[in-house]
Amino acid sequence: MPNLTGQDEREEISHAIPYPTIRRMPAYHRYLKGLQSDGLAMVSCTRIAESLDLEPIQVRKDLAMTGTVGRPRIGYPVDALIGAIETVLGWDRWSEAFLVGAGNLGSAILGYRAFKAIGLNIVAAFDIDPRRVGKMIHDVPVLAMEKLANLARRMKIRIGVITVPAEAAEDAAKALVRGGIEAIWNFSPLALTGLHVGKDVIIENVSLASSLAVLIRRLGQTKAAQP
Amino acid sequence: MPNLTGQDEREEISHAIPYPTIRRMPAYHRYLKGLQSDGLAMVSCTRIAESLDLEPIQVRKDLAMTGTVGRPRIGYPVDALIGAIETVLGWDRWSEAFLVGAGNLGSAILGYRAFKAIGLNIVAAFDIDPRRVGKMIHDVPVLAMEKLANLARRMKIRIGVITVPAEAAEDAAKALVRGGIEAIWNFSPLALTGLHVGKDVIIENVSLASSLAVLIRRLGQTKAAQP
DNA sequence: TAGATTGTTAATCGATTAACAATC
DNA sequence: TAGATTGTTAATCGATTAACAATC
Repeated sequence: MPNLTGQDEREEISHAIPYPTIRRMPAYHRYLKGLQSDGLAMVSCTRIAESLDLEPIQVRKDLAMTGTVGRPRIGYPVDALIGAIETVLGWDRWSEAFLVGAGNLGSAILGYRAFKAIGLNIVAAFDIDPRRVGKMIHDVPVLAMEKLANLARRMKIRIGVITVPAEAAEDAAKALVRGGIEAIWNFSPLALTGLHVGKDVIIENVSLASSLAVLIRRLGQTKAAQP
Repeated sequence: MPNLTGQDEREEISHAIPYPTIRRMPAYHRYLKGLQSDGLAMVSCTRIAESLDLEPIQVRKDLAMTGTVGRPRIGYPVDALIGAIETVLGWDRWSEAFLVGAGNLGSAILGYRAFKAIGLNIVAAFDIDPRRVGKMIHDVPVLAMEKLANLARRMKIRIGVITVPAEAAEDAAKALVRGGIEAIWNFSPLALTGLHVGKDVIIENVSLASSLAVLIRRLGQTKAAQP
């Protein structure tokens, strides 16, 4: 029965790939790139699983989401797989971004060349500290915060990266939103929410504290296990 | 019936808190600290949920894992909750750590004061670049890589932080393992596995690419949804 | 051919969400 | 007291894992 309302039509193109799968995709991509440069044309999920510490069945399920078909006994075509992953993750389309906070962390992100191959192209950095303004960091100019909003609108920037201390995070986010930015990649320890920036802004909080909490927990359990 | 074998006794002290809950704990902690400094004594899960963009029932379940009991109509005691979370996460016991790679990212981590309150105390940094050796970064000395293993054993260091480029990650990990380190917090783009360092070393990979992949995916879906 | 590997359907597992009685 | 909030048991949801036929 056709949907006559036109109201809740969802994009079937997305195939609704689960987020856990999305998160594993970059690791597959990196591994496959290695095989490619070694000249390997085909690879089995067993092999991938072994190298990446995953279950073969999980790799098979994940790869199936990309639409690439493998051949029994032979495996999957490496080149096709790489291309399919890049498409699924949207790495084929460049995403230009602004970065706020040109300190150590910001510089590290700017120098992280891998991002360029991964669909993130940071074209300008911003800082409130006048001593940093005017500099170039890894070929990216550092500009004054006042210029952010107008420039973002003019350049139609969609992604903002926040690498400022917790106290400055909310202001940074608001400046980005004023510039019409649609998604924020937040490295500050303050977890941003819809309350800070409005509901329609996509927020991805990189919580180092969460990651560390898991590490210390696992360490504690090991210790407890051995009397 | 009592377990007479003594073989598969598991530590019941851990209460098997699920990892998703562990990951949310730091956010609760940070929020509660804010309330505490505002002088609030009690807080309801409804309120916490609203501020952190979670469901009240999830907050209730998470807080229950800490063993803190709330009072109907009133809420949970803020001070007790903070203490309970710190205990659950092991933040009461300091964890001394070594860091490998004193570049931009390493400096950012060293300067991230929040970690000190969070159970991670980086006591020394190491680098292969002789120009960096001998310096102090945020009060932490940068030493030569050759000194790592011996010093780690002598100081009984359990945690290693890797902030080197992908090419150097495996060597850094191996140096840490030679020093008897039990857990590795890896910021390099190369996902480390048991194959690199042996099965009994705990590895926590911070994959920025995974996080970015999710962000770009969500951004793409938004775009697709609006025709 | 024999057998390793894929693709798919079903079973399991674990976390999230719902429901509701107990309680302050 | 009335009603908001907790604590707990049950239902739902979604991802992982298992099983196995199809296939090269």
